[in-house]
Formats: sequence, structure tokens, C-alpha cells
Amino acid sequence: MPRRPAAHAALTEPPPDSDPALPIDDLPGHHIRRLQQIAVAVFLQETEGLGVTPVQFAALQSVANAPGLDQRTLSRSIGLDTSTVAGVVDRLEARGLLRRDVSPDDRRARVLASTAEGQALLRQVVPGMLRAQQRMLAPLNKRDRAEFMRLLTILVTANNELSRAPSE
Amino acid sequence: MPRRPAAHAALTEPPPDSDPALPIDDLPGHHIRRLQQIAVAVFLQETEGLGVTPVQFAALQSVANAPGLDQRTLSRSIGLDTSTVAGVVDRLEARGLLRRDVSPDDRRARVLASTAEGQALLRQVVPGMLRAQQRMLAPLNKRDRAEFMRLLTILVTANNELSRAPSE
DNA sequence: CTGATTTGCTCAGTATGCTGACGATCAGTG
DNA sequence: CACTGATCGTCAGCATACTGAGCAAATCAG
Repeated sequence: MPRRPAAHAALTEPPPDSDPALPIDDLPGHHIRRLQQIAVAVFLQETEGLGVTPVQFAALQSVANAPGLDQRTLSRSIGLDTSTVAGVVDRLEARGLLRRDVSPDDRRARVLASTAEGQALLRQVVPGMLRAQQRMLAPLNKRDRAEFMRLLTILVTANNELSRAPSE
Repeated sequence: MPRRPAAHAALTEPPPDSDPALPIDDLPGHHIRRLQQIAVAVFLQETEGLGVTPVQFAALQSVANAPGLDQRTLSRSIGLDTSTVAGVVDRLEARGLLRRDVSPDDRRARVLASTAEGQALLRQVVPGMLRAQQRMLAPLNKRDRAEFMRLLTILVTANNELSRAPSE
């Protein structure tokens, strides 16, 4: 029986007594999770062989953009928890892609800087990363792409404070 | 390893695409990751105390919707790898929220069914889950919400095959 | 200047998510 | 019936991501 309301309707109306099988397929959160999976998969495909994950790229690029920043600042700039950043930086440092030194100004802090190898890898990764972004949005026409990015940006910035690691 | 690219190095390299600090803030993939973080955080806030994650909810609800399905079918319906589903089902089974029995038709397969406790928990979770969806989209007006969902759905369905675990 | 608080980082623990390898089982073919 | 290939599930290994606890250093209050 197609008496079931669409997801958006279900959101604006009080929840009916959970009897009608609630489909997860049209919940926003579910789609967002799926798109994130797709984004990661496409990124890895386009940068295959370079051994870099999306988060590692974001970290490495941010460090290259602002050498000398500490882990706290990095975590805020890419929207990650400091404990997560610690692991990411560990792996990048182990591969010699960046350096982690105790700050002379604040001995609690570690200042980060990309190495020559890190910058070289970055130059190799960027083209594939850009292809990945294009491929992901390819199903939309130009106008819809812009509209999607506009709405996405609104949601992320407006809801920024809701996660543990708000972006700066 | 070449130290620093001197001026003449630019002649052998294509025009610099990574040199002008590439901001990660306006890459689609970055925003998508951020929104996923936000979605999870809001879900956990709204269902606090119930001890359920978004993925666990999706699995439990799917099983409740289609009792007797096997893990492979479940993994396709929620877009998760079978190895990931194994872990999720493990935890749900350990909490007595669902049963996992060997299928009489196919001894390789495990058929899943939600228990009374699982269904009771679902009824408790659903209102908070719906609140979470609303809160997440709250920064958009009604029209933009519908538009966002439309574009999101296009991207997920069109790119479905790109991840290891394509949805049904 | 000292005690209290804040801050930067780490660590342990838990939960996704993936890849790749493997064992068990089933279905189809000869 | 034996052989082959496909399918279902598990496991090991790696990489996000979070919470909560805790340490050490910096900052602030009085």
C-alpha cells in the first residue's frame, strides 16, 4: 500500500506509530553517509598507488598551506578531533611527509611542517583529487552542481558547532 | 631528492596547480565529510542514553522491516560491506536486539530477525532519529530542503556503483 | 607569586568502513 | 558423482572518528 508519506513529509509531521515499515533509504542521514562512502572510494580510485587517504591529503595540504601550525590549529582547520589528528600526523610523519617538532614558544604544542617529499607527493595527488571531485558531481548539470555546493555549504557552516571538532 | 624548485624548474613542470595555497574548505569531498560528522553527532545527541549508533539503527530497522533476510541482503540494503555488517550484527546480537540463525535453506547464510527488545528499542529511537534529521536540515528553508534532498539522491543513486558496497 | 583553571596533546577504548585472504557451502557441468 | 566456479561469511589488518581520562605546560586570579 503506497500510503506511506515521503521522507520529507515524515519529517514535518509527527511520527506515526512506528508500525509502517520505516524506510531508511530516504532519510537524509543515510544518503549523506552513502555519499561520503562514494567520495572516499572515488578519491582512492583517482589517486591509486599514491597511498594517501582523503583525510591525509587534507592534513598534508593544510600543513603545506600554513607551515608552522600546531596540531590544535590543524584539527580546527580540517574539522577533526585532536585525538584523530594525532593518528593522522603519526602516519604522515612515519612516512617522512611532514615533520613534528616541539614548539619553542609553547612546549605543549607540536608545530608541523611538510617535508620536500610531502610537497612532492602533494603535487602528485592534486590532479587525481580534482578529478575525483569532478567525477563525484558529474551526475549533476552545472547549475545543479553550484546549487548543491551552495546548500551543502550552508548546512556545514550553520551546523558547524554541533560536532565535537567545529571548523575554525 | 631535489631540494627546492629553483626558478628554472618551473620550465620542466606544467603550470603550478598546487603552488597557490589550495584551500580544502571548498572541496565538495571535504564538506561531505563534515556533514557526515555533523549528522552522526546530531543523531547521537537526539538519541542519547539509548546507546545506538546511526549504522546500528539502520541495520536494526532494516531487519525489522524485512525479517528473515541474510547478512548479504542486509549489507546491500544499507550499503555496507559484509565484513562491516558482521561487526555491527555482532554487537546487536550481543545486546539481544536481534537473532542470527543459520539458514535452513543455505547453511552458509545467517538469517536475521529482530527480538522484542530490538523492536522496543527501535520505538524508543525513532522519534529522536527523526528530530535529528529535522535539526540537520533546519538551516534550509522548506524549498531548499527539498532541493537538497533531490540533488543528494541523484548523486547517491548515480554514483551507487562506485563504492564497494553498492546499495540494492 | 602561587593556586586554580585552561590548554595542547596523548592514550585507552569503542565503532565504523575498507581490502584481501580464507573456509564452507551451493549450483552447474560433464 | 567429481570438478569448477560463484556465493556467504569470517578474519586480520589498516585508517578514520569519537569519548573520556590524564599529564604537562601555560595562563589567569588574587
